[in-house]
Amino acid sequence: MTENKDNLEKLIGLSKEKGLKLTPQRMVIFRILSESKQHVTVDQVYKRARVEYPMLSPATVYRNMEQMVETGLLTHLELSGASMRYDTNLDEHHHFVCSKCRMVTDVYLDNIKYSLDESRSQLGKAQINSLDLHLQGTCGECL
Amino acid sequence: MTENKDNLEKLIGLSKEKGLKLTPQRMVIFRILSESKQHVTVDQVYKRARVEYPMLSPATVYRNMEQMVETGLLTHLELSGASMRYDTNLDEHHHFVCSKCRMVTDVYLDNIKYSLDESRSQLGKAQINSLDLHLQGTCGECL
DNA sequence: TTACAAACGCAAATGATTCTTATTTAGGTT
DNA sequence: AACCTAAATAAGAATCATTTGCGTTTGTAA
Ligand SMILES: [Mn+2]
Ligand SMILES: [Mn+2]
Ligand SMILES: [Zn+2]
Ligand SMILES: [Zn+2]
Repeated sequence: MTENKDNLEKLIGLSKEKGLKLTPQRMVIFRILSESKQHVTVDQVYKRARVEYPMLSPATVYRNMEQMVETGLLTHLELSGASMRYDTNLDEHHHFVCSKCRMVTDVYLDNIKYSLDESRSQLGKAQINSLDLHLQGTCGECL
Repeated sequence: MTENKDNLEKLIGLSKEKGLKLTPQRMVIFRILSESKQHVTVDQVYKRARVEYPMLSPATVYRNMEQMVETGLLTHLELSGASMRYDTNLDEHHHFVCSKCRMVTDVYLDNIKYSLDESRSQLGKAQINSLDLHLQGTCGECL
């Protein structure tokens, strides 16, 4: 997949811009992220990473992924109850979670802007920083 | 407040219907809920309850509140990261959370139905059981 | 090189919630 | 009034994801 390689290049480039050091641990995490499907957990990344880098610490993965969120390389979705998921899809979108298999599906919602308008008018002077629609149910597979 | 008393009566009545035993612990929890503002945490209820019932166990509060959700006396909102909030407002609505003071504000969104339609068409045969809009930002007070 | 902040590994701490187990009790039934 | 049993409880251990403290290592840039 040349696509993955591009992804990896992008991560490396961006992190360089942000002044992050290119440590081997970070490289492994970057590579795994660029090869992974979206919505991975820290634990998933950690388990794959330790195969090629056995002395890697989970804390390092936690620290790095959260840092990537801060620097805008990733998004994190805090799903109710379950562990944090990290999203490489930076486009504005929302999520459906299957309560059986826990699979996360992207949803693109144009009409959500009307709900944002409604919210604004009801919340008065409050400042809205984020808006996330959480859909939950049973996916096609699990039905 | 006769309103609180009505609330309490309602809780007692409903729980009787559902076959829940009227233990003193449950009564204290009911009363506190009927006197509290919306969106309380288990810990808030526990701390207030132990004043009049010092031997109360936190697990009992957890058990009771979650059971009340199951029997439809309460709703719980799983806010990202923070601890679970319990809502006595059973009307369909959504929530704004201030990231400074953690205050939770109700929002009523008519237009959200259009997002539900969009979601349905994108998710195909999946069955959607719940839809929650999480708004986050800074409240008027904190600004 | 030297220097210093950034990054790490490890292990302990945290915090919310759940589970376990022995004991008590509410509320219906003789 | 004594009795029965499923439901409920207290207390504390366990869980699980995540965070933090700290002593050590390592990039990077002068
Ligand atoms: Mn996504
Ligand atoms: Mn509410
Ligand atoms: Zn599923
Ligand atoms: Zn606030």
